[in-house]
Amino acid sequence: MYTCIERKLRQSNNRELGLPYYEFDFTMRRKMQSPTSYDVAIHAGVSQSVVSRAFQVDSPIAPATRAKVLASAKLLSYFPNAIARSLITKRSGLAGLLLTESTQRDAPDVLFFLTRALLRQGFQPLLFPSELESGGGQALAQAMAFGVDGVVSCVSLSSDDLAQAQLRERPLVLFNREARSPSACVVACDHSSAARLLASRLFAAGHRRFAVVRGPLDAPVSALRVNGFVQRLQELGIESVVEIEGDYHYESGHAAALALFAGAPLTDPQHQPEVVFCVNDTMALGMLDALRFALMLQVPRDVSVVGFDDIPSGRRPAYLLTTVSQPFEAMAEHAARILRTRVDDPAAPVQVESLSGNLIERSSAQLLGVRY
Amino acid sequence: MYTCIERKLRQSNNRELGLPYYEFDFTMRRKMQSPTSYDVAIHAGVSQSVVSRAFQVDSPIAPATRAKVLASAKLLSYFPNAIARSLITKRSGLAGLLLTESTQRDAPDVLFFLTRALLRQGFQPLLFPSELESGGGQALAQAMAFGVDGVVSCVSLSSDDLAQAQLRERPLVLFNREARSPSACVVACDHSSAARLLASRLFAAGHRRFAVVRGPLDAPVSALRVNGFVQRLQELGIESVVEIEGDYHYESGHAAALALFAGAPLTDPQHQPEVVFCVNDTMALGMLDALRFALMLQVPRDVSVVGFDDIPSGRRPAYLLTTVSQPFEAMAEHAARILRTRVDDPAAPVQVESLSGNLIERSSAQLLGVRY
DNA sequence: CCCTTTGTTGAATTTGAATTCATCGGATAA
DNA sequence: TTATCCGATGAATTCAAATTCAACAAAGGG
Repeated sequence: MYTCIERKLRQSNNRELGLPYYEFDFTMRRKMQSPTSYDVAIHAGVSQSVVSRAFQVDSPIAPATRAKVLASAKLLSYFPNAIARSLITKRSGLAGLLLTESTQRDAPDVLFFLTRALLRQGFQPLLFPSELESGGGQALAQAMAFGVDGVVSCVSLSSDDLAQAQLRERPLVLFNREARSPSACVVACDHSSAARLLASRLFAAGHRRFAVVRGPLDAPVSALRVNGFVQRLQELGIESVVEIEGDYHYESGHAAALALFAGAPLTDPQHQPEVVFCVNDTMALGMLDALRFALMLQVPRDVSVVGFDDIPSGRRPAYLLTTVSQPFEAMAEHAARILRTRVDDPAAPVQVESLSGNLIERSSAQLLGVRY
Repeated sequence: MYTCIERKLRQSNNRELGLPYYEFDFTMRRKMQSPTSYDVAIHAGVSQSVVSRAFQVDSPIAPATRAKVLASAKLLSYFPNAIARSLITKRSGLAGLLLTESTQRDAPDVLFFLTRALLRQGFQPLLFPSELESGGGQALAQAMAFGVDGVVSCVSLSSDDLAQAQLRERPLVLFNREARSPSACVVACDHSSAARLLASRLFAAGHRRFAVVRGPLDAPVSALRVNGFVQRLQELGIESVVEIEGDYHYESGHAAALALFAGAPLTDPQHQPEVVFCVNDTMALGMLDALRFALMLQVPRDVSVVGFDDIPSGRRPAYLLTTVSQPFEAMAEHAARILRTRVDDPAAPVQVESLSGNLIERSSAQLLGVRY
């Protein structure tokens, strides 16, 4: 009996330089490192297998034995080692969360809701921020090496990267990014439709001269919003829309305002835009401040400004920005649920969810059809 | 020769239901699961030990052998399994990051800078958000079970919790929280001194009637700021300071303004505060908006408002809030560096760093000594 | 020419928990 | 009373990589 444990004893002896194990008290041992299931087994007078079983539901173990083991475990402040467990179960309980720095800075809510949703689905979120949008492949490989059960990516991934994940049978959900592969699950806001709605409403309100402050040219989300907006306007008969490239930051919204209006402020109003659509709120706030405090224009009397994202600052009396809110909380819940489903059943069907954005009407834009 | 590998071969045979291993091609194997060091060993014609050595610096291996192994590894898209590695090395490369929801929501920069700093120190950040400030102990135990190398906590921890961490030899750094144990490393902003400085400057500018909008009574950070502010004023001869309790949110700042000024607006100015110190910026913004848009007061002509934190919205022309900025970036770098030091050398001395906040003078407060 | 030294390599062992399989004991049925 | 069956238990094995230690080769010195 206890052959296995005796082996352990000998090992411990070696480790402790010749101290007979039975004289070795647990307080001392605990000081050096975490107790193992073997320690608990010895203390409870059972085998290691039983300790393992005591910590799982639906395992063949007598209730009395389980109670005894759990008591010993508590006494020794034992906690099953998740690393050792996941080595054999192939489940780590970890979910990789791929992020760009800009997601983190500009939309902290995304991270907040995603971590909460993942946690609720029983995943511990492991962060892989990459400085650039292009660092996704590297981050994904890293995540795989850490043995994550699945990945939620807020970073664009190449189809090669997606193939890698599939090869390793690691479910992956793209969050607000384009699928470059038919086998990828996606949860996204329908940027294009929301931008189209915005265009329709602004047109209906009587506006005819439009400008757009877009994001970097390689940013897919910016492209979706701009294209939806511009295409809808074209359908409505507006052939030219001024486009200015920004970088998503406050300063570039400010600069865009100067570029649009500083040339001849109010002298040639027929050639100035009546509406500026900034593809994110941060730039819209820069735009508003520049219009009001640098160019001394009245918003929305002289010019209307609309944004996208519904960041908290835009809600405040100082701005009251008309914008589109992305349903991040619902999107996060969807993403986490899809991940859980596919982790539990890798054969589950690929899901692509598109949630529509909500138009938030505040007072930075004339939307009522009445001008002047 | 290759006894060990032959054993593996037999295992694989069993796994693959009788297929002779040498007929088994790697493409197929990869499809099923990640390749292991044994697979690479066979492909490169070496033993598993050599594969292991090829992936480490300073290990006895001939350069030619390493090149050969690395080539095979690349071909099979092999990546060492971090879980198996950490089981034996007792190093996971993971750092636990304990957060409250309020930290995440109100100061997303903290998370941003901390993750970046940890990453730079070679830690992958594993998130443990707890809903409440009191959930720290549970989160810490979880982190231990996941085998983190160390922990940075933005959550208050009891001395029992700290003792647990120490027992397990897991270094822990408290971020902006009080040390409940002399053995705990701490990196914090010196809230008290910054608040004292603020009080001094406001007094010097001629202000004599002060109000404070504090956080919840059990919030240690709020207490530090309020006490520093009030104590300094008492030293200067101001015996009574109106205190209102808030909950750190925008709305409670708004409500506090109404409570302070709505009673008899401008009718009895001698009993209205000249300065309101909100212990965080979010409430200060609520205060400002209420004063300007609900109570129609001029800031800073009628009343000065100061905050604490220097959140981005406060910097914008619409607010220009005078406040104290916490050096989160530097604090995060310090915390990560301390963690790295102590993980590498558990005997390293306990470090307690207190970084001073910076007074940011903008135009929401009269600080120049000239009134009216 | 032999012995030592240095640098590589591989077999076996280690890590901690889960799992497989054989076994044991008690209970029920024949 | 004996055969059978069932739940509970323990020994051994497993996971994937790191590490220990012994063996070996080539090179250098005596």
